[in-house]
Amino acid sequence: MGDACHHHHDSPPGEVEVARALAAAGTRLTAEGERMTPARRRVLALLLAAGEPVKAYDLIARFGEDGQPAKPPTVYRSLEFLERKGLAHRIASISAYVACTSGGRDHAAAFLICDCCGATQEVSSPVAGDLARAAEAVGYAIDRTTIEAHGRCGACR
Amino acid sequence: MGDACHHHHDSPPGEVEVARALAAAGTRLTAEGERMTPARRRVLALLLAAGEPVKAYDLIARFGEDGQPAKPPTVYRSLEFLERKGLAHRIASISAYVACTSGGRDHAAAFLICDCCGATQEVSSPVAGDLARAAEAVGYAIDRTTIEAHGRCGACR
DNA sequence: ACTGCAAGTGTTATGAAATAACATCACGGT
DNA sequence: ACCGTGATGTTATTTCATAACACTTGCAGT
Repeated sequence: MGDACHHHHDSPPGEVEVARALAAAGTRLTAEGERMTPARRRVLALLLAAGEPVKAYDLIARFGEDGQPAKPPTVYRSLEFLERKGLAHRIASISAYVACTSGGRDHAAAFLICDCCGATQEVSSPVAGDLARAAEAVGYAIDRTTIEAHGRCGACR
Repeated sequence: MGDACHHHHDSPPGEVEVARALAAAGTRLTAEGERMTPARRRVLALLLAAGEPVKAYDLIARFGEDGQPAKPPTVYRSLEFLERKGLAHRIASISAYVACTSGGRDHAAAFLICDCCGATQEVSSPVAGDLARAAEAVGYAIDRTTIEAHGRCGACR
């Protein structure tokens, strides 16, 4: 998030959408034999409500409904779980985390990140397949790919 | 670098190659009106000699020829410069830095990273163009893209 | 129901990565 | 020689992430 900017940007999802997404996630996890525990639900709720990438220590600070922060491992463990389950992504280039917006499981995601306002957009990876094929040619077997494109969003341009 | 592995892996470049690459970098920088200072040269030399991604604090520890470590800002500033000039890359997903092996300036790089032995291979990005075009369609103007594919290299498979 | 394991949490502490802020130095242009 | 810019030196701090260990909880097997 370079210089400040003062454009109009999308508003985050409302409580209803968050609740819906949360319920859907819970259902799916249960179906997979995983547990949607309070800590995990809370972290996912914060990510969903933010609608943009959030720093881990912001999640930690906002964790308690009453303003009590969580201990770091609580949040990091939940993040790791959510990421493993495809419900959230880590954006390494800015050390932040975001709820997955491409409902699909197991997708290779790519992110467009605005360096001006910090907004990000998740796009279904246009290229992970090509890359995996190119890698194969050099002897690599690819598990997972992170694609992070930095630039400026429509509003900030 | 997950579990240890005991395969054969490529050896790092020898002193001659390092010296050559260093000289070439110096020449190019001078031509561009930039200065190849001792700190920058030293950091680049360490990256070249390693031939694989190196953590910033390893560079800091190895900085002095005599074993004296550098102060963090010394190394971070050099890294930032080298990256800006296309001589090195930061690999965000593992918080490490590597010398650029695709001599070309200003290229969009992609990395294949072995989670077993830590080796990486830089490949000319097969896809940055596609991605930039896809981004354009959503209103984003892309400056710079990081693509990091994790998996296992030929030797570790 | 008892038992025993695996997964999840709580807690304390520490490690690792990166930057802020400010003083000082080196170099090129005029 | 003077001055401005870019590079360094130095101290301290902030930010990000994990190690280690004790304790709990849900549940499968008997």
